[in-house]
Amino acid sequence: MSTASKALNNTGRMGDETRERVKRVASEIGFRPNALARGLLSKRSFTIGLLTNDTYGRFTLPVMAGVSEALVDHGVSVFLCAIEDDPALGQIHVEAMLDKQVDGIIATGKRLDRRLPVDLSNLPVPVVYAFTEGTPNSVTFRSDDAQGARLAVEWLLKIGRRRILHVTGPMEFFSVRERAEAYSEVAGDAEPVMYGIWSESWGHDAIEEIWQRPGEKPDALFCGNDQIARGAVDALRERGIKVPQDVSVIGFDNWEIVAAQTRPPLTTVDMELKELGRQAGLTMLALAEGRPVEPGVRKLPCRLVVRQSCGGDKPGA
Amino acid sequence: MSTASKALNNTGRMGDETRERVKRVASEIGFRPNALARGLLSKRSFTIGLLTNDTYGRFTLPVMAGVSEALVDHGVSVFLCAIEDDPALGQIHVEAMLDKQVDGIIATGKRLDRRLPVDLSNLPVPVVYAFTEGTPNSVTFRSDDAQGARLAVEWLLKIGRRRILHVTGPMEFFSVRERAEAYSEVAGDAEPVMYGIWSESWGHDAIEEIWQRPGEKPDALFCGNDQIARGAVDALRERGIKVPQDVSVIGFDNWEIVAAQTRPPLTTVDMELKELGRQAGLTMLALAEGRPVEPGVRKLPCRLVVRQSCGGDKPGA
DNA sequence: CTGAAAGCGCTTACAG
DNA sequence: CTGAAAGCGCTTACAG
Repeated sequence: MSTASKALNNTGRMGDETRERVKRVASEIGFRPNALARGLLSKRSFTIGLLTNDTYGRFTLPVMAGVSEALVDHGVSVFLCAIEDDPALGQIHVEAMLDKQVDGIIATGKRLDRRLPVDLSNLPVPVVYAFTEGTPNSVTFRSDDAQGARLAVEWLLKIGRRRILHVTGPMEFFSVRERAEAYSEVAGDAEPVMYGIWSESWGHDAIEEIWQRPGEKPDALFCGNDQIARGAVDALRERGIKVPQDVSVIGFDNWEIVAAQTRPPLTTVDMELKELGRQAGLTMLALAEGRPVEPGVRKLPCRLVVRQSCGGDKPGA
Repeated sequence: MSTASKALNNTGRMGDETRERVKRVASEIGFRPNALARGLLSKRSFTIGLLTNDTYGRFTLPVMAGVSEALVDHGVSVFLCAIEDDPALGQIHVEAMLDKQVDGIIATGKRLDRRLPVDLSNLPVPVVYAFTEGTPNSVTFRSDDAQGARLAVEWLLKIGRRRILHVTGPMEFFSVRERAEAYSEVAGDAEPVMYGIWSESWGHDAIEEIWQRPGEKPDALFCGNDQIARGAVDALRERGIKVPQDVSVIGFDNWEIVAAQTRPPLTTVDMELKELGRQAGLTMLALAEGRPVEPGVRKLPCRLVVRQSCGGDKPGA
């Protein structure tokens, strides 16, 4: 019994030949150790929980894919718990995960500046936050929205655009403010930022508004997300204004279903959520193994995805 | 020790007062039984696996939500494993789940007529299929696409449309053929079904084709999915044809991001994937508890979601 | 170098 | 009605 255990785990001392023989027989009979029993001893279940309030999955799926990809090689499986914005449901899921002795919990959401509706600050297991606001001394991963916005505006400047407008979502969103600031810095704040909602219709309305008011028209639009960008592109086309010849439009999110189906397909900023998930997963692993991890907020760079809505060339910088 | 166990599990015989006292103290010290230890004895881990090859999450997320909702009350947590179309990755995930002693596996995908790239037929745990093709004697849940198509066409007839065209996806899809057949039965097959691809651009092209060719124009379009419907609506608007006044358009899938953002918002058929997930979860539970479950394919009815792209009234039938 | 013993945190017969 | 004993499937000191 114990010899078998040591042979299979490559621990203890024994004859090479004995070890090999054990391994061979084990694989012949298809022996697979019971992870529950192992977990009982080792205090590690090789299981983590992913908690999210993003029902729609827009942000959670890429994060989940990254987490899973990072951990599958280490034999770690992940419980996905969608808790909506229901504190009671959140509590139930957290307790269920704790009962199952998860090695840690990754919290993720749909907004950088909102907490999940459940308190994760005094759990007996490590917690990592990804794309949701963490507690003061936690480890948090988020996208660098300012850098993403800079990427977009710099690209527009680089391809020769000079009158760049920023049409975006509600000012209450932290990421909206951050992107708007970066926009103003890079573009110069000739025109005030246009705040609205996260929908195609706002993109439409914004174009309406811009073309109705007097004054010079923009030659480029930096939109706060792909839906707004799509609405704007459609509205421009309906006015007979050519995208990208007359006006360049750039989005944010790289939400394939929106960005790729727009005519022309949107150049946009990708927040690299999968990479964010990968790093969160790796960090969780470190924590679970007791390795030290610096607390704090880590901003991950965004990436420009060039399609056809801006004109210009391949991405340069 | 054993008294405590029996008290908390409401098993064995003991004084009510003793039982209460144990429970009270347990909750005072915040005692929570270790699920790993319990699982070791009971042979149940209160854990199941959800296997999917639908990376995008279009179909998996609602199914997952339903599964989770059905099982959370029973203390069951779910491992989500996205395996793309990679057989090796699928194998790894299945083995990881088996090692962790899952009580069962639910397989889900993105097509009714495709298998996951991993063999689930000889597992030591029960398997339920949802929205993916199962093995011959398995339990499989799927949407009733014929009924969904009937719902759509009958609705168009009910609001007075007579020349209904069907623009849909690739004929290789089983669900495409099933919907097309139902369409032909209900609408009469005056016009041949137009097969294409699952994209907005095909919706565009179809309108182009229809309006270019001679002959009477349709007064209604039944589209194979919401993307095609959206493309068609956009193309009609660009031709100055009014939706729904001149032409009614109906989609399939009720993919919010597409259906709700179309102008006007799409009337469409919802496959009730969340309910499908719920039933798959409940069935899994029955199997895990050893209750008998009839093998076979269960078709779940679709539901018509009325928005504004058809005109007409509230849903009747 | 190998194997008997103890123990992880519970539950379930079985004596008392 | 209560508690000591055995055991779920492993791993880890510790004798031999």
